[in-house]
Amino acid sequence: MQKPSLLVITGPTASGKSSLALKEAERLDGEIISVDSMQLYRGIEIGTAQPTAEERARVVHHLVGIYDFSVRAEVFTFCDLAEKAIADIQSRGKLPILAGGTGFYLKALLGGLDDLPADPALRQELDALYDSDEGEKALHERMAFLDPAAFERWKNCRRRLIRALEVRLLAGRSITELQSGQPEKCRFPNTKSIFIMPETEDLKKRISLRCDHMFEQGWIDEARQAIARGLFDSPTAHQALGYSLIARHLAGEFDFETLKDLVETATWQFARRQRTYFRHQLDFLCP
RNA sequence: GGCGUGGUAGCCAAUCGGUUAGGCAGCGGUCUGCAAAAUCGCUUAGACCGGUUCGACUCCGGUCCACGCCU
Repeated sequence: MQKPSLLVITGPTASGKSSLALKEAERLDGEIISVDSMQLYRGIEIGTAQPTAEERARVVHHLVGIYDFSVRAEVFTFCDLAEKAIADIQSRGKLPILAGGTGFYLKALLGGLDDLPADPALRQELDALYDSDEGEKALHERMAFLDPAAFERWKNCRRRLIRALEVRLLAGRSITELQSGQPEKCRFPNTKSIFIMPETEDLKKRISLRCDHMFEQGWIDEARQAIARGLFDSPTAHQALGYSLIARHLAGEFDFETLKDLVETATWQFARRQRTYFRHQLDFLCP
C-alpha cells in the first residue's frame, strides 16, 4: 500500500490513541493534529489528558492548549484550523496525523460541513428567549409553524432547535433540506484511518487506570486553580469531564473514593457515547 | 432471651389488595456552528415458607437476616 497523505487515529477515551499517534508520528515523520474539543484549552491539561512537554518535544502537536477559557470552541472554527494545519504540514513534506476522540469534529472535518448560514448574535438572542417559560413556548410555536419537520426532530433539544430556527430564519429554508446528509466518503484523498476499539472489559480497566493516573498527576490541584481562574464561567471549557465532580468533592459533598467512582462512571459513559458515534456516524471512514 | 422496626431490582427509594412508581447505574440509539455537550428509547423487583383471597409486593402466621431498645 502506498504511503497515506493523511493518517487518522481515533477511538474512545483512554483507548491508547495518543501513544499510537506518537509512535506513528515518529515512524512516519509526521505531526499530530489533536481532534479534541477539550484539549483545545489551556489550564485543564491533566484532566483532558493533553500531551506532556516531553511528548510535545518528541513530536509537534497542533491544536492543543490554544484557547483561554473565555473562548467558545466550535466545529466550524476547528475545521478551519485543522484544514490549515493539514495543508501546512503537507506543504513541509510531513504526514499530518489526526488523533483524537471528538467524533463530531472529526466527522465535520473529514465528511465536510454544508455551507449553512450562521449568525451567533441571532442564536444568542433566540437562546435568551428560552430562559422564560413564555419565551420557550413562543419559540416552540414559531418553530412548529416555520419548520415542522425540524421541530418534531429536535423539540426536546434546545440547542439544535435554536440552530435549526436560526438557519430557517437566515436561509428561508429548512435546515433539514439544506443538509446533504451522511457523508459518503472522506474529503481528503489517500487517507488511512485507524479505529481503536478495545473490548469493554479492557477499556473499563484502562479508564480506571487512567483516572488514577490523573489524580496522581495532581488533577485536583489543577481543577482548583482552573476553577479559581473562571473555568465554570467559561462558555465551553467548563464541560470538560470531571471538573464539576471535583468541585463537589472539594465542597465536601463526598469523599475521594466516591469522587473516583463517579469520575470513572462518567468517563465510561462518555466512552460509550463515543463508541456509538464512531459506529454510526463515522462509518464512512471505513470502506 | 424479650420487645420493637425493617427486609422492594446492581444501588437508593415510594406507592398500592387488581392499574408503569421514580432516581442512579447498565444497555441500545440520535447527532451539520457549545459535542468530554445535549437528547431519545429499553431492561432488571418485592428475603424465604405457608395461609387468607377470584386475585398478595401489599393482609395474617412462621422462618431467616439487619438495625434499635430492654434484660
